[in-house]
Amino acid sequence: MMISMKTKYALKALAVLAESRKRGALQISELASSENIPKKFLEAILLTLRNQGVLASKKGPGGGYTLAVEPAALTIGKIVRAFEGDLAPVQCLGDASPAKCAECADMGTCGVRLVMADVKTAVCAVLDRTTLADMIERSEHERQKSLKLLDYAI
Amino acid sequence: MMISMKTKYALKALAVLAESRKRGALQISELASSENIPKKFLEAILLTLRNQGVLASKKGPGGGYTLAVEPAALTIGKIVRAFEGDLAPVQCLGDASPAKCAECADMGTCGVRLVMADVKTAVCAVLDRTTLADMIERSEHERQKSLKLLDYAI
DNA sequence: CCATTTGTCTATATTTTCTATAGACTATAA
DNA sequence: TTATAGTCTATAGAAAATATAGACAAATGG
Repeated sequence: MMISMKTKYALKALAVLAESRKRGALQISELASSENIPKKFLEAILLTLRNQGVLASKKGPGGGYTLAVEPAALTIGKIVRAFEGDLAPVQCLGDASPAKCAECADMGTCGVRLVMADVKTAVCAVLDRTTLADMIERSEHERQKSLKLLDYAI
Repeated sequence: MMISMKTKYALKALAVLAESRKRGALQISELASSENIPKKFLEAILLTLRNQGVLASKKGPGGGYTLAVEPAALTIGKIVRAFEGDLAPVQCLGDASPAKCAECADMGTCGVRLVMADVKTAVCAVLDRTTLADMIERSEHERQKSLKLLDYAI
């Protein structure tokens, strides 16, 4: 039930892009080194996000990537789905056809499917109500908290 | 974000064991053929469940597996964790040490971690409030519904 | 005790997925 | 026209999931 490195790297890169979007485009290599992501790997990740309409890119000197949507309008669900597919815990809850588990005799009455449908609903609820802006805000909030703690210590 | 075949097979086998527990032990081969599970693979799965205290086994003629706990006292969460580990979407939310993602600079303020903590909470909530008995009941409920539909059709 | 049945355990094969890299190609700016 | 930076296809390498083989141990009934 883990998310892949691709998803994790994507979220981290998008957070950086969101925070620096006033300052114009960021290049793959800048993002890669600032977040410790293998450059060639990140390349493929950013390309996926671009093809999903999440990022815009510009080639040549001074080029790079910029967010194509407002951080407050971009859900974490959209990003995660770009790499993990529909968030189905079992095949028979997916959008793809045939959306059926090969080994299952009767999808309609399968108990596993019924329970996992609840899991999928719960996961989607969290990811679809949380935006990139929310994620960044929460991260910033934690940073402030730890700074305050440091103040008190001194 | 899919569950493994092991988990799926385990849930199916446990449902059969729960429903036939008045009639005594079931053998691996019976379970394997009734649920279309490779016998040797199921063997390993049942062994895991036995070591978790979920199943009891008996060797020799007339032997086999029986549930060691009441279906209403056995949560789906316990079963899923036996095969998927703690349900952490990212390493840094796991119980294992070091519970830290190798590539992450600051776990305390990581936005990905904060969001995924919500996901983990949501998944655990569903799986820990649902028991094997619930799962079977819901499955039975669906069966009744489809029987009624058949009645109306005739 | 013997023979048969059934679970236990260790090792390994097979397949698939994830992670990462290589290198040729295209567009842009100065 | 040269250097820069993204695009695209292919593939290598590592890890995990799925599945199987075979020797072993315990129980049962005669």
